[in-house]
Amino acid sequence: MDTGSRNKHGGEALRDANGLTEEEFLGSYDAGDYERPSVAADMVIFTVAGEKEENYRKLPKRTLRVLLIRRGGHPYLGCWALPGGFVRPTETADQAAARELREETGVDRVYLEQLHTFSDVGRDPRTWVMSCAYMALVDSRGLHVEAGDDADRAAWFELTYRLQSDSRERLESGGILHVRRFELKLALDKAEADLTGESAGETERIELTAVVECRRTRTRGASADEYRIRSNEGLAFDHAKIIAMAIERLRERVERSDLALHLMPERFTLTELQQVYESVLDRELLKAAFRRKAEPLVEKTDEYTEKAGHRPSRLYRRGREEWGDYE
Amino acid sequence: MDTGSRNKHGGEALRDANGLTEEEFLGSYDAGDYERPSVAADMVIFTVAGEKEENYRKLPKRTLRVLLIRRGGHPYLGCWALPGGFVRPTETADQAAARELREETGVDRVYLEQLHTFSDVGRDPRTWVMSCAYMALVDSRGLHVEAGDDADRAAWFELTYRLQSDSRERLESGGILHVRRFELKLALDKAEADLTGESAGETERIELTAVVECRRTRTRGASADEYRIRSNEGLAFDHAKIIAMAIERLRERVERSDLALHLMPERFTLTELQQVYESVLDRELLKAAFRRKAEPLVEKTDEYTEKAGHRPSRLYRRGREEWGDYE
DNA sequence: GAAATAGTGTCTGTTAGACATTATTTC
DNA sequence: GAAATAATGTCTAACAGACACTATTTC
Repeated sequence: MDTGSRNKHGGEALRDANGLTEEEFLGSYDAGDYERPSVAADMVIFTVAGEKEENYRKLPKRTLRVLLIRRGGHPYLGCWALPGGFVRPTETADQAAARELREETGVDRVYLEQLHTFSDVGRDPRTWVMSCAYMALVDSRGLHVEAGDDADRAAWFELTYRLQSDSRERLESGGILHVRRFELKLALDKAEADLTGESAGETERIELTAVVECRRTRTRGASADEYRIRSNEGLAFDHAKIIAMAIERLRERVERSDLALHLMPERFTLTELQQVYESVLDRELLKAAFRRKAEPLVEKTDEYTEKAGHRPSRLYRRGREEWGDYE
Repeated sequence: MDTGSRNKHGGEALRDANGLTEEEFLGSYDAGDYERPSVAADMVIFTVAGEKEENYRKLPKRTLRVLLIRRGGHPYLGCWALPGGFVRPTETADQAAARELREETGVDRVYLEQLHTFSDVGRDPRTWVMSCAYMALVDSRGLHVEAGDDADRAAWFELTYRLQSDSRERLESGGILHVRRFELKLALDKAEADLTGESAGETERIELTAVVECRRTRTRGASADEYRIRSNEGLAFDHAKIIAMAIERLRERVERSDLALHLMPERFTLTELQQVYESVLDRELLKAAFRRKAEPLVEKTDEYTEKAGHRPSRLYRRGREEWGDYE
């Protein structure tokens, strides 16, 4: 928006080494023959959804999900990819991301955060394309998926992301190389295909698996993290890497702030909120401790769940006066 | 590097809606006529340096500094800008950043982290340019500055970044708008101009001031942060915003990890380390608590400072077996 | 009354903040 | 011995982990 007022050092127009004023310079400026990349805004859209109620009176399980789109064209034809599209000259990357999100899911009012820009050489076999990746959180009822032009099908995949191995190695140079390998699994049950619009007969369950390696080098002065895809089945481009970084960011945010509230509907119980935390962090939390921590982030209502087969639970809403005091 | 193996679903070549295999498709692919942005890698290079010893036996003060380059051409002729350059098609943005850093400071082994990609429309008056911004930490002796082609002078500016106002407002829609305004000050004492190579007679002290506003909107479902430059004297482009985000990131990292060690030389005392923390965080810390927290991050040596006018101080080094256990 | 979840109480060990005290060196 | 910094000790309040216990509804 506001790119700041430029400082002209008073009224006199400054002249550069060629004797040009800024106006003259800009008038004669030639955008040049440097090669330029395309920049796409790709979105990792998270939600947490409950499976259909199981036995009798138990609570439904909740799982973290990500929206993927099956590619209908080359390259990676038939693979699954993150929704996204190219940034246009008249918009910011943020705006492009918001636009894509609206087009893809119809959802508008969500949490949106820029993640990282991916620029590996050759990451798109067509041409030079960078991806400015975003993470979005939508609440469990924003599931109306509308496939766009580049895709013939969109679906919410259940996600698990789990540490597979962890090793440290002393380098000759004196530093330490810390390698962690994560398994990323994305699963789609066709039973729930009603979410996607069509529901024709296809494979019962689609499972995509990738292994992403995070290599952290720390030597005397230098320090760098590098992500590598070690194996990848069914995910397009470097999207396994993008999804991996997105989950890591999400987990960080959920642990340190009240961000998880963006995954909740209008009214929810503390147990539901705890389930969301657990599904994002992929570990169990102690009830008492969780409630102590969560209570200051939410606002009590006087409503309760009903007819649940057990004691009713108080409903809460996001909010609190102090909303915004996270971090 | 490794963009992942593509899944071809067995030996048969898949054909798209036009009947093309992937190979045929890529052969005929036309990079297209979409307009593309240039992408620059811009660097916020931090260091902490001590001023010359003052009175008699006191310790020198340490201040956080940033490397800026005075622009020798339009636009923003005469203003100060972050070092940076365009990303080339044969390299990643990370590599471009490392290359620029090497060219600009000669330093190679440093901490480098991608910050954010800035893409405001019109942020560069010449043409469509996005900036993929990086933060780098160099230790206090990596001060050999070598100005590049686009610049006639580089210098380390002392930096302060301080909250100026903080207000919350209830929106009609029910959400909350939280506006924090920060004052960014960058100061260069010409007395220390020996750092910059030349040392001709110019103004004694250069001071750049900008005010950056962080607007955090949180409504029912949506949530977004937006940075705006409210005023700006002497900084080129939207670099005030980039620097502001860099300091905020740096402070976060310093508080939550051992990142500050990258700002330290080979050997240092705990008091020096504390000064670095204090200059980055812009607040004083209690000695006892600081030492408790810092000790597990560093490694004792048997060396001590000498002839300091007071009790000698033990020297430490970065390291520890567990290096890498931050976060 | 059985099953299931809701919600609270309490013990313990760790940690951060605050402040006080002792120890060493140089000039 | 004065000035300055180095280094450690201790009290307290807050908090997270762990576990146990009570409460309430539906079938």
